[in-house]
Amino acid sequence: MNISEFVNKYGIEKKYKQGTFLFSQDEYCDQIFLINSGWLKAFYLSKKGKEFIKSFITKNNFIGNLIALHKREKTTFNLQCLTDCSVCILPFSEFVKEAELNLELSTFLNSQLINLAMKKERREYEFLCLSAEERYLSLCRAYPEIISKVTQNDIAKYLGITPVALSRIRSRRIKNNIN
Amino acid sequence: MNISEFVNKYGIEKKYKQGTFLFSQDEYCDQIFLINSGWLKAFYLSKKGKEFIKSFITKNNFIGNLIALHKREKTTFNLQCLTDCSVCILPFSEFVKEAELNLELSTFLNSQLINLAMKKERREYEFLCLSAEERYLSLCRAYPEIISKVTQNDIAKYLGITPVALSRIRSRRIKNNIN
DNA sequence: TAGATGAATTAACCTAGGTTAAAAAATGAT
DNA sequence: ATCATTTTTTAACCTAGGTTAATTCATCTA
Repeated sequence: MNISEFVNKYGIEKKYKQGTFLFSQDEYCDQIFLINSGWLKAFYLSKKGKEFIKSFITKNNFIGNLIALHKREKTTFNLQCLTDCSVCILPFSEFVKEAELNLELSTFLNSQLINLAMKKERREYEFLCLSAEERYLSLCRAYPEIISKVTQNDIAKYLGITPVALSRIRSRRIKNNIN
Repeated sequence: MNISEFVNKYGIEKKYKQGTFLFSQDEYCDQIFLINSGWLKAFYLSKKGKEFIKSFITKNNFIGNLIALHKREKTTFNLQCLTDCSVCILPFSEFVKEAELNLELSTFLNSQLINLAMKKERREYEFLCLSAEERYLSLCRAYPEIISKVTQNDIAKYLGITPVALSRIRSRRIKNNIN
């Protein structure tokens, strides 16, 4: 069995309206979502209600909460539609079961996990080594679609700063003609 | 073939003195290192010579540069012994080749990658949502051995702050009796 | 034990970014 | 086009952490 056969066998297509939560913090969720169209955000919510955006997700990407999936714990973040979305829902436990019996599926899982780990290492690098302004520039260069699709509010929450701080960074750059 | 058979077949034991680099930024390195004993640090070096510590590595952990391994590019960070170390060196390309033929090895690789991804997500969470002081406390709780083994200098560089700032955080806490 | 080297602390000063609130601009719905 | 709502900008003030340099403390070696 390969991944498209798995998707055909187990996948359930579903459409969600903008604003809908695919899952919320502290729920159990054994599902992986393969995005067909639309944009979503994954975000942590602090006890004081402050939002911190972990990632933006779009077409052809998988998303699920690793800890919830792997350790059968509650999810640590929220997944919400920024636009209307079309999604394919897959059962993770079935996937793991199949992957443990099937080399092709297992190899596919490996490639996805390597990509995930590399993405997260890149983000670690940016938080560790770059200033907020440098992180903003890096995002502009690497993912210009995100900058155009997503509100500045949400971009700030992704960069780890306030919307006010991002606005200041932008106006500083415009003033100095370095865009 | 399982992982210990692979290690027996391909692994090369090697000892390194404190201070030795297992690899340096901008070299090619196709090897994974399985640490038998000792402590190491993985760190980025900026153009201005500033050091940013990505992680501390110890006994029974694997370490290698994912991008260098997976995309055959130059390494993005340095790996240096903090103490004398005993290490088992493994060839990554052989490992991937075997894992693509062997379900047990592939499943093992999956489990390692899931752990790596979860670790990196946790670090992303801490940079995104926590203050420097909270990150320090979290490290004290989660890895007290690191706090005792590693200089404050290096702990600061791991937390993403200067040694001066870490010293201030500590003295603030001692003054307020909140240790 | 003395001297030397490296690690940690402290102080003074500076800057990026946080907070709050108000104003301006953009977007949407009627 | 108009009003309401949301997003972005601006301003004033505050705090955490950066920078530099001097001082104290610890560790190591001869």
